[in-house]
Amino acid sequence: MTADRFALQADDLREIPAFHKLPDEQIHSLASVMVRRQYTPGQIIFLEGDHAGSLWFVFQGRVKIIKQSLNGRIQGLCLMDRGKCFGSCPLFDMEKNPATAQALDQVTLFILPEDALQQLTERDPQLVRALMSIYSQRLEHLSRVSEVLGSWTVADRINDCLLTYANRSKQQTTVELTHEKLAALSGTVREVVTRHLRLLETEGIVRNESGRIIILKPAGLTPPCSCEDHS
Amino acid sequence: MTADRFALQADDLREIPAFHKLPDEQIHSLASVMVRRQYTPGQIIFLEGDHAGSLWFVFQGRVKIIKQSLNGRIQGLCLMDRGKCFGSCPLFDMEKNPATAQALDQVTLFILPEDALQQLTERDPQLVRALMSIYSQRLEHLSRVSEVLGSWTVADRINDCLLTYANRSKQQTTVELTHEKLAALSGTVREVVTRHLRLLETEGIVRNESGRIIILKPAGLTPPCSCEDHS
DNA sequence: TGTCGGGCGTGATTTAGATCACATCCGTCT
DNA sequence: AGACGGATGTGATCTAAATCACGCCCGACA
Repeated sequence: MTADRFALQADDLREIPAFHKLPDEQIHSLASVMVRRQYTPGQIIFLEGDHAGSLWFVFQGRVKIIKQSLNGRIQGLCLMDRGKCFGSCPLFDMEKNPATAQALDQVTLFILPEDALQQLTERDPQLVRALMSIYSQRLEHLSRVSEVLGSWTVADRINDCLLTYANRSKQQTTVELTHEKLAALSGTVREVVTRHLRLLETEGIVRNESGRIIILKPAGLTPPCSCEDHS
Repeated sequence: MTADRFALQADDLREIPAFHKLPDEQIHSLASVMVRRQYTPGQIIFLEGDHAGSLWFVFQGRVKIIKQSLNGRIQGLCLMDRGKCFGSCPLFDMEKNPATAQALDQVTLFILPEDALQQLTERDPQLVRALMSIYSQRLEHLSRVSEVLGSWTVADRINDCLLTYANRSKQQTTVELTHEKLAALSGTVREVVTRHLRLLETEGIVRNESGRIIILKPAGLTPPCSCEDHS
């Protein structure tokens, strides 16, 4: 927990989208206060309800954001991969993390600790702007989630997850998730995912392998209203 | 649309929670650029997809925020009453309103137009802070919505709505909504609301009247996990 | 070689909630 | 008074999806 801290390179920070356009000066002051940390698969990064202090950026691997809900069911909210930022609550009033973060793979994170965050934002309005854009994302995402949960069918949600978590490489588009995990991400149960994937397979849209899904015709997964409004 | 514009009083602005603690100077500069406008019940304030420019504050009456979702169903997201702020998208990147706003009663709004907002936020960091708190609210609300939609039962959601939209006055706690509107707000249909209210009535928790519900025992409505974390 | 556990496939059953189809009430307008 | 429309009450379905209950495959590991 303390032995694996290493200073990080300014170059690495540039890989984070929120910092793309930041002047060198700010990047360096960030690099000097941020911390690099490693997590092993399955390791908990922070728990729902924990004191929310720092900002976390994914450098390598994937982090699962999950929510243990009341009745005990676990709802995976999303996966954060390279360049994504999570835990950005402290910018405002929130004191407690609203969800749990867990490493899915071998993960490397950059951490902007609470105290450093405080100091920087007080002195540097430009940095605040950069961080605000993260909020914008978050808001958009949540707004999407509530829309999706509210009116999409399970099948639509699974399709949406497949597209969202697809690895588009060379000529294979694959999703490296088990049915179980996919179920958690799309807010349903394994059986339903299995059945739906089976259906998609007979339609020639995907191919099932153990632990991964290969997407053959992404067009077949387009959600009900493809009102994509990315910026 | 233009005839009903009036300059507004600085005192009135103080009624908006986000501006409570703002120094007189800022209040006055706000008052000089903001606009007061009236809406009649049912009137559309802005439509989903419209260009999102300004910030809107409710001074009197209630505004319904609704979302027309894909399959044509209408999902009421929330009601904004006195002091609430909505449409706060322009602070960030969002170009289009994510939902429709409609007057429920006779409504008086204070409007901070887009251009004025731009100018003010560039010159006045303190004002930005005040506006940020609005965002914090929004985020918390959405985060709540997605949790609620995801794992609560319809009965819980109705209960929650009853508590959220209750008018606590003298010794009567009432909810001034028809079953129909309550259904929209809690994401279900009228019949289910009716039936559930009927059940609550037999348990002595509420009393039904036409167009309003009287809450007798608020304790009976407590949602599954009353993890209230207001600040 | 067995067996053990994780991921998968698939039927049968159950259930919450939406939908449909009515039957009241009750206030207002003519 | 009569009629009409908005709000409500209530049963009878219908259906998506969760739950339950298996049985299969396959790789790891003793």
